[in-house]
Amino acid sequence: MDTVQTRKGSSRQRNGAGKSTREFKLHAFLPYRLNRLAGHLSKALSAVYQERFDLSIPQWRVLATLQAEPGLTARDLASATSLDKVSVSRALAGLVDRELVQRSPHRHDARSSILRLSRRGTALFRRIAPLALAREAHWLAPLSLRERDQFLRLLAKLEAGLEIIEVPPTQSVRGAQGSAA
Amino acid sequence: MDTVQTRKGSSRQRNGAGKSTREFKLHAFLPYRLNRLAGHLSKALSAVYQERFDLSIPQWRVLATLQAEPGLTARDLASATSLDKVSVSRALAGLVDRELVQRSPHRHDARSSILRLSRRGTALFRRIAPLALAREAHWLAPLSLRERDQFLRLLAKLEAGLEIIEVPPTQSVRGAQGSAA
DNA sequence: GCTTACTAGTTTCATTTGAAACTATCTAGC
DNA sequence: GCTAGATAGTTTCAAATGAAACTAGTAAGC
Repeated sequence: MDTVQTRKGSSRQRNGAGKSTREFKLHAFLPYRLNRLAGHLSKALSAVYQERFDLSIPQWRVLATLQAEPGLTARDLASATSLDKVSVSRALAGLVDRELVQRSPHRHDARSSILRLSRRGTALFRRIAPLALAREAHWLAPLSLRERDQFLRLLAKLEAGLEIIEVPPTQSVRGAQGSAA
Repeated sequence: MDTVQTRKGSSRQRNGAGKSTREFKLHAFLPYRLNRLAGHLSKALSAVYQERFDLSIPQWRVLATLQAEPGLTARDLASATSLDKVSVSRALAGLVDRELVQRSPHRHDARSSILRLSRRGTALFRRIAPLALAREAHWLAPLSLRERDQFLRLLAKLEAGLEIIEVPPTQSVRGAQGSAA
């Protein structure tokens, strides 16, 4: 665990018991870098969603998920979108209000609803998706095709390590991960 | 493997001018993935900072930055930490209050202060940094050393493309980027 | 030296967020 | 079928956030 140390510089400080804090640089610290990068991307994207389509990011995630997998419940959506159930509830409230999403009763459970995009919701999604993909392509542009593959592969490895696991939750996947709570 | 589909209909949609929206999958969408990954990391880290040291993430960033570059002003800190000036102001308020950071008057500008870690601040930082680095190492563990280098290199390329640019702002770098405002 | 425009940092306010409480329903044990 | 505990989804509340207003000081033109 401590073996890793990408230490390059020779200057280091002693630290308690012989464990040397390599010169700590925030700008080289992975969580910081990822956070900043992710922040930039979502800020840019959410500007598009918001200004042009009046959707929040949670709403966008719900829309995209329902588009790919119609008939989910709110609970399914929470796990599929990595949002907590409160955010899903709120996102849905807005979407249903604008008639982009339809609720229909769940056959076996009166607490839940089955959710689908309405025709309008689908149409809206079809307008947004190409823009989102274009942005993504734009951000990936600095990388060659090979590099892109590499990057995405490595990203997947990191995700796997965190047990985020790329599981497009296929309906039945139940108590897999304790959601955001 | 095959596209997970509850309902099998037309498997592909045309879209406007022959550009076919590839089946959009949120879980394959870069901004989503990065966001989720970054979210996990900062959540885990901030738990450590918060519970064990009573520091927010902005405070941690400020601490780390001042440790590496004593004598910055609040403005410098904002650009070095990718925080907006409000966050920096608040973070500093807390740190100064707890006497982890010292303010001293700026020689040429009475509006600013020169900021440094106090002895206590430095001591605190030295306790946290190894934990933060250990966590980072832990997260990177799924990658081989080579893969790590690759990943970080590719990350840097993406950052460069966004004009985030890895500039550990060396004191003098002034109007480089217009801060968050 | 005054007036005008600008910048550093703080405060205010409205929005976003998520944890905890709550309501309604479901399931299991009896 | 009735109770006890779990779960789906909503509401409530308090904390975090950031934009805009504000305060205090600087810089430049005259």
